[in-house]
Amino acid sequence: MSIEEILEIIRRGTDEVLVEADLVDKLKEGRSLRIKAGFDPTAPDLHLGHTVLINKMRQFQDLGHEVIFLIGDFTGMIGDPTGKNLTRKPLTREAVLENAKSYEHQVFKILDPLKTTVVFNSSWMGEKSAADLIKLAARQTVARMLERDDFEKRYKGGQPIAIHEFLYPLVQGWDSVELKADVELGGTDQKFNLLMGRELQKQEGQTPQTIITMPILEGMDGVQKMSKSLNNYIGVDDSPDEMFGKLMSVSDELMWRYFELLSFRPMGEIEKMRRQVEEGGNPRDAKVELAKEIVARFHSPQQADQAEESFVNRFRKGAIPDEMNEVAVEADGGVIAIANLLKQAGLTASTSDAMRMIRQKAVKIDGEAISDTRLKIDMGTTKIYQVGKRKFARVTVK
RNA sequence: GGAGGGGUUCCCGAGUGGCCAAAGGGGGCAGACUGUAAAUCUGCUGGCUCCGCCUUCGGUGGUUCGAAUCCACCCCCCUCCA
Repeated sequence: MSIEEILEIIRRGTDEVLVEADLVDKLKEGRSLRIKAGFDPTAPDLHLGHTVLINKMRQFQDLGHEVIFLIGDFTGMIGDPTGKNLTRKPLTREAVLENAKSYEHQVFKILDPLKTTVVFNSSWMGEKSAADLIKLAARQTVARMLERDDFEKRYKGGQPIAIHEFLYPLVQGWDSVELKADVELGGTDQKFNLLMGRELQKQEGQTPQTIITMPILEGMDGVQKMSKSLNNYIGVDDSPDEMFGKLMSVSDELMWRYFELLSFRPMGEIEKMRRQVEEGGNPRDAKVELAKEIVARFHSPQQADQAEESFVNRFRKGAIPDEMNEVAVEADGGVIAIANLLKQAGLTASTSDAMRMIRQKAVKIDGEAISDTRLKIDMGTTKIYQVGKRKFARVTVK
């Protein structure tokens, strides 16, 4: 493969590659490069947004390089400086190891375990004394720190910034020194931290790492970043049906972005599909291809096919799915109020919510819409309850 | 340490004694229309044993028939000064 071909793979989907010329030099050396990427030590619940970065790591592995999966258990005490969690409680050793295991379980659906080295930054940061930390802190000025986008924004916007938050970029940068990283990958929001690594490496006489930033993937709404708290995420542990359905519900525009960042298809193939759609093809068909590829990656090709089939049945034909949660609820005195049943079955957030749903004609029992908010369900019955388009449960009243 | 400003329901942001579960917007959810797309229209958006009741407006304690609104103390944030 020529350098240019390699670069094309590396560039795909990236936001920035700094400095590309340096990267070319490193590639020309012909050795296996050390590719660093850091992750929080908190319990991972990875979604497709995270996999944008992991996919890039995978591409490096495929190109023969060594991926260093850094778990930031030391930086975790600081908390990612977003202003939300000013200080995090340090996790216990056991919790960190457990989370690391959980990471491996999820991440190795994409990465090659044989080409991945897992490290913890507490293993070198934990050795440092207070004096060492002060020396590290002396390497940057407050003015420089305030250049960081979110610090600046908070500072100007009158939001609090705790002093220890300044340590986060410094420690992350120092990790690159310890690891002698050739390349560090991160989200665009990490740019400042990644650059800090370059500076510290330079100060230590190392060749500064090349930094590659990956865009933050938009969530299903297509606007805000994908995140669990915004509830616009597609989790890597989502069931095949759920994952398939969520992918089908993204907008046509967003679909192409997902193709670029989440699919492993060559860009040429994706461009071809895009042209077909522009010439009148149904975007839905392209979306199906995307959904199948992703479900196959995190589950299996068979499950992807099944998910497609049940999707078609459910939504194109309006059928009730074959598989759904089985729930049992307790009747009180022979009957149970419908609102209570829906809440207990997890179909609505509260009985008030259940009432609202019924009033809005969003509740169906065995396919029949109901309107009576005071409906009582008899003990000993088993029916299929549906709230909205996608929430189903088979509920038995005991 | 001093002076000033501010903490309201998921978010922003009105409200300065009863008409306040709290305007408006955003977001979200649901219905119609669809390709579970976009756009659009409509409704809902604290909880409950739901035509009624209960709990919310940084915290605690007061005043009052009645407080998110008044008073006292406390906590937290911001700005300026030192």
